[in-house]
Amino acid sequence: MERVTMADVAREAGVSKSTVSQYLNKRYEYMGEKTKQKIEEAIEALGYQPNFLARSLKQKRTSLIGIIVANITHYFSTEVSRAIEDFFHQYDLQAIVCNADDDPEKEKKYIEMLRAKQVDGLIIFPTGKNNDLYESMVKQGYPVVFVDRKVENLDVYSVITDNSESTYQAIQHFIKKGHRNIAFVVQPLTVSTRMERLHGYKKAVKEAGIELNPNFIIEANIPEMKEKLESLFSSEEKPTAIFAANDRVFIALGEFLKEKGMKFGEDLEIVVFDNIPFSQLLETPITFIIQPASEMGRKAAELLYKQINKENSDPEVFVFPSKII
Amino acid sequence: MERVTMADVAREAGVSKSTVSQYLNKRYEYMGEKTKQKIEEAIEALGYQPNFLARSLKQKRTSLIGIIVANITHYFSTEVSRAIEDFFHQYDLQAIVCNADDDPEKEKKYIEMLRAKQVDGLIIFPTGKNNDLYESMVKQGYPVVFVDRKVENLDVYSVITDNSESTYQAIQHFIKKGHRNIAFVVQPLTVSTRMERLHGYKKAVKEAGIELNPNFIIEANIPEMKEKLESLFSSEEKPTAIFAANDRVFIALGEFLKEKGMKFGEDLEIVVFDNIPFSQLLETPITFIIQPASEMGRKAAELLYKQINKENSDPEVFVFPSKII
DNA sequence: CCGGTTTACTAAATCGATTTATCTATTTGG
DNA sequence: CCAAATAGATAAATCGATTTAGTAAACCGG
Repeated sequence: MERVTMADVAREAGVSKSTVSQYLNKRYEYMGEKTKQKIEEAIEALGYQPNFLARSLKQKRTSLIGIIVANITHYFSTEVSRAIEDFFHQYDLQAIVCNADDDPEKEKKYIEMLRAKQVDGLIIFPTGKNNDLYESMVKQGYPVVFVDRKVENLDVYSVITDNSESTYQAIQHFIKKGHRNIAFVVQPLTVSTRMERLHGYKKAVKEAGIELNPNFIIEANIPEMKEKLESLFSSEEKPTAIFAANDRVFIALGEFLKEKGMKFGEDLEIVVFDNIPFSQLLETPITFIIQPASEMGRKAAELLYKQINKENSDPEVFVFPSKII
Repeated sequence: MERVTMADVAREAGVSKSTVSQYLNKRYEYMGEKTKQKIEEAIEALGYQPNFLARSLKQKRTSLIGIIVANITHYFSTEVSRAIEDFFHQYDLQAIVCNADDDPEKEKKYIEMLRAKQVDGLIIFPTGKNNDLYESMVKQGYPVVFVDRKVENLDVYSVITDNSESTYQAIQHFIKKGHRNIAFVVQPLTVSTRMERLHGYKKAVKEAGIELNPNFIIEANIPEMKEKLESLFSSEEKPTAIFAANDRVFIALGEFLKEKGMKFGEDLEIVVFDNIPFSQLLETPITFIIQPASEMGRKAAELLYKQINKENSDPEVFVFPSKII
């Protein structure tokens, strides 16, 4: 467990620490050829590995950025995270991914922890319940980008999709195909994305002159979802099409239908907001509203990178369109 | 961007830095009630946030552990990573996930980078091509655990599955059902897992007295896989069952069959080594060999945690059984 | 009331780098 | 030939905490 430090290298090479540091930072401006050589040899001989902690402490940069996802079991989050990592890799910045589990307390804890670890910036899928904290970060000029969900009343960089619009189009498409009984299944309406999707649904239904049947809007947590679906399907008017507000809802729905012996596409048409992996393997046609996760991740990373490098511009909100397939 | 340091708090509270430090570390042994109060107030007033870097530099612990996965697009890796994160969360340790992309060079770079950042330990899905590096870490007593793949000739903590045995059983099962033409599709045989799975396949085939047809063993990278499958299916003897050596192979296979208009289960029976998400949604029965990813992750985390806390015991290899469903 | 404990707190060294100001030796130019 | 410029290297301060050794005051028994 022999720690080799810069001082050891300096001693071995017969020069000062400062010179070794210059060498490591490739400031060769005024450096003798022989000195370089000696240092190189000393490093080799001792197997020296620099300590980034010490360097970061002095430089006030850690080359780490933090990603706080609202829910890591959501496939969209992992796609975005991967794109972010890819982007930062070229600049030798590493990403730390933390999972807030849709819990504002956890989110707060992670934000504080990552800032204490001096990460250079944060990309957050906000739970939306820590506005004070978000605000204080922004005020302090700390680099932050928000993804997926809007933050109310705060002027920040955000990268989101046109939830309302694409839901509207998908529902409109269903209506054109003749569906009148379209159900909307969603987790609790606590975040902007879900509310916007519902808004798009309502708009399409109203415009088509269909009366909005409140029983067709199912709002429940994943564990209670099957139960609610049960009562929907045992009621008078049964839906002929269903909108699943995200991939987790879709899985619950899939399990439910399987138990009932129903099939997608045949007994019921389905739209899912979200891509799912392996979707190309499913045999029945399902409509997916796909968010451009990679592009969104890259954009978020880019925005953060600019802030870290103090290339200041005014915060903007980037809205990406989704594709319906 | 006002950085508040411990010195500021000390000044504000009218005590010394040392006392503030004691307070933060909850060493109240000899501390006056009024002093505590004053410090508490000062922290509140200034909005002080401790700097972990400085602390880590002194303590030589960062409360970070690194996970280097061979391939992050492999679903198994993410499941294991999540289990590891969960385990460490209770001890306030964070995990950094890095993707080596099956590239030994990248793997080396990441190992060096993470060690320079002074992470407290490493969990590695080894590419198997950096044995010297692995060895030097182990010799230095640095905490490491290897997952998924064996490391040759090195006495280390490892957590793996019984690749050969479970493949053997799955193939045997197929043979019992009457299949004689069973193909084995795999990515290049560069790592232990793939070789062991092939070994299990060969063993089952031989024991059943079936002549081993080398054309039935397809070894190719994902992009070339379809081409190879093409030639397999245009040859004389067509397989009636296929073993896909992991999830990525399965996707390639699925796409190929879809293009050809064939269906799993009906035209061809399939076993996949690996779980895939949403597998419960697939309508046709496919056999999966499922590795207990969560248990494996937890075990690996536990082994690393023990090493970090110097609870030394001799390195062991833990082999987990897979389930066939 | 004196020496020894205990209590409460602090000064200063330390971790391992970076960085600035400084110093010496050598060139250069007028 | 001497002052100024330049090349090459270094001493020392610094980053923001932890930790050790130490000090001062209060306490305490005989």
